[in-house]
Amino acid sequence: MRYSHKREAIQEIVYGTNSHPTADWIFQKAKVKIPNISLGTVYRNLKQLDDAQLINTLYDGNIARYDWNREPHDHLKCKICGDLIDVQLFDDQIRNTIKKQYKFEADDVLMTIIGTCHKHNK
Amino acid sequence: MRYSHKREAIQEIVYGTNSHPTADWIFQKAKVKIPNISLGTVYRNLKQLDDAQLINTLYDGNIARYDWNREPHDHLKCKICGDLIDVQLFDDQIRNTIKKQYKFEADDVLMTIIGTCHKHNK
DNA sequence: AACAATAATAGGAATTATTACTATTTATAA
DNA sequence: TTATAAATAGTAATAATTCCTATTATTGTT
Repeated sequence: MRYSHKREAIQEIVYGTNSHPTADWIFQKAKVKIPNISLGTVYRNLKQLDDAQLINTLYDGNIARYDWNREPHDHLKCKICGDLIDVQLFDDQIRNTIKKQYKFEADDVLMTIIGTCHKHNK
Repeated sequence: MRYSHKREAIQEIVYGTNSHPTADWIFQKAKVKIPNISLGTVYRNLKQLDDAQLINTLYDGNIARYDWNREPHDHLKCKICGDLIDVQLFDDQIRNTIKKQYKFEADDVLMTIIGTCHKHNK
């Protein structure tokens, strides 16, 4: 993978937020620094960064979001505001036990708790 | 919700498979019985059935799939063939413990293990 | 520094999944 | 049986994403 100024900028944007941004959000941020960047470039580079294990892709409903955090972790998803919050529900040992529980060569355990976050407390 | 012949047929199709079908798969099956059914009708009725808690909607990557099984359960997702297999990773007590673990009013725990299913054993 | 090879890019077209719109049809309550 | 409103077909619109192609940029080699 050859160096590219734009890919570097895209990576910095993903690494600079905990909000699990979408491709379009990243595109809007990138345009501030690099006005002539195109959305296709954002998608292509996000895919390359994912392939190179530099970022993670996660699917929230039917939209892709991107995460710099490649440590095994889980998410709380607020159904009111849509926020996605990082949490560590299980330690590695429990994760590995889960992986061995089925006749299935497991790579990854994805867990999301759906609910309502503290911002919407009555 | 008024009775509709087409909604009944759509529900029967979802209830007749464990394959977590997509809207288009359901549409193809429905056309065999009801040749003039439209894809919009399939989507509208799937949404109504979900609202009425008669089926469940789950997101697999960025595509919606539908499931008759409304019991809390988890999925194994095969990255080779895309199959989604129902499993029970946790009992209700563990699910409830997870729900109470965070300052978050939890409705549901979604868990998917990504990996390779037995069909692709060497 | 200049050159060649080829990866990366912009800009737009194409694709896929899904939702919205509207005139017509159908279920059903009175 | 008729009136009302929900449901529908068919199609247009939208949203997210991928694909295509001529041009540009990076980088290893001179």
